[in-house]
Amino acid sequence: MDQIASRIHDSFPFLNIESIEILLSISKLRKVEKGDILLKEGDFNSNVHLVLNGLLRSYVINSSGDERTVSIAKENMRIAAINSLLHGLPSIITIQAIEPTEILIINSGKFQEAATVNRNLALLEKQGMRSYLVDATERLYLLTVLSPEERFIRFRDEYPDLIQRVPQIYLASYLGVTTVSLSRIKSRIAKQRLG
Amino acid sequence: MDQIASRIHDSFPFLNIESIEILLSISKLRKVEKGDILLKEGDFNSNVHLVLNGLLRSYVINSSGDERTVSIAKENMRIAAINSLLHGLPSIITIQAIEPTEILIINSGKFQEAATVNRNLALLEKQGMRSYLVDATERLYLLTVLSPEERFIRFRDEYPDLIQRVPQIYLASYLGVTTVSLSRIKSRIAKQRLG
DNA sequence: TTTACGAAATAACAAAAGATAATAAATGAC
DNA sequence: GTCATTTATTATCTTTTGTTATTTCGTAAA
Repeated sequence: MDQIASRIHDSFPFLNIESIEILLSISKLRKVEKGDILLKEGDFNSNVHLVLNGLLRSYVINSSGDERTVSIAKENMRIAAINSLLHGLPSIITIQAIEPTEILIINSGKFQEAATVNRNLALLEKQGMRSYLVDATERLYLLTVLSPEERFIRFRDEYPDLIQRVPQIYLASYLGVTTVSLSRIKSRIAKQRLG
Repeated sequence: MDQIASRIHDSFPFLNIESIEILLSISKLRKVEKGDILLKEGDFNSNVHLVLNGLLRSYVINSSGDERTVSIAKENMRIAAINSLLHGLPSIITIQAIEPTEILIINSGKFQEAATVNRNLALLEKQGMRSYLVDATERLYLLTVLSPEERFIRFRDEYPDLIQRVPQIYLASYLGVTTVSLSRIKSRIAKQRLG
């Protein structure tokens, strides 16, 4: 657990040792295999899932029964069922591991309690909320204003490693297209490079 | 301004009179005409715009030069340039009035200052953040999982009045389609009703 | 090395959405 | 109210995307 503590310290330098210890005391470490489901649509779950290593995705099922990837989280990124966490409602997302993954599962109820008496954790709570909001707004903007091809390029440039690690079927649904369409996008870009 | 105070009290019952007075003291009332721009892409603006009456929208311009409506705000809803407000970056959105609109413009810097010494306002800050986050996540989900037609139906059912008030060109870009396509969606639905 | 399996690329066709233009309807100015 | 301008609908055509099936590729096990 010491390794995890120093890792959290790297990510959030403003946290002192005491608050990191509190954070770890209300968290659980969990290892899951590729394909495992951490949280299912309909579950009441207010945990924040911080990826230590590996890869997670969240998805929803549309009216045709197809999975649509909503978010992808690699090392140091987090996934939570926001509506369940903030409103106590059943989750609309399912969280699944794309790779064997180690996750720090933070109990949000206990965390919020701890944050009321610890300024450091209160700051973390606020910052976590902010970064979540900025991410959501950013992704909303990308989906609104960019074409699928532009979204692919952006994703590739921001997460070059994930292009290899995320199976195309998940990446396609994350970008809002079919796998066939994503293949076409890739070959179009490859051709442009030559020409 | 008294009318506004009582209105804010209705929206946020947990606010006491003192905090409402503080809130109003750091805010400005502004009236704009249809078509007016409140905030332009590139501006540094950390205000929260609370619509008292009327209708606002925010939009971004894509690589083809077309406007894409990102959000629509009617009475008691708010719009802010999140990345400018939270990160001090130039705004990526433009805010424009769809109708003659009265807006309470809340200075976010002053508000955050006030929130550090007033528990009521701190609560409002937290709640505002939460509702913003829930809205963004919800909209992300809608864009990911619903087809344009399903999004239209959802919008119509949630905001029946706005179907009339929002010009189709804005609604179409909000739903992620062209005006022609939105027209087709409407006529398709109308036919289904008959058959 | 071969075989078997899953993932990705490709091809052919169908369906949906975009582009453009023409018409109809609604809005605003006078 | 009339006229002018904007906005929405409809029709036609083009382009893009989805669907389905087939082929190719890559990985891993036998």
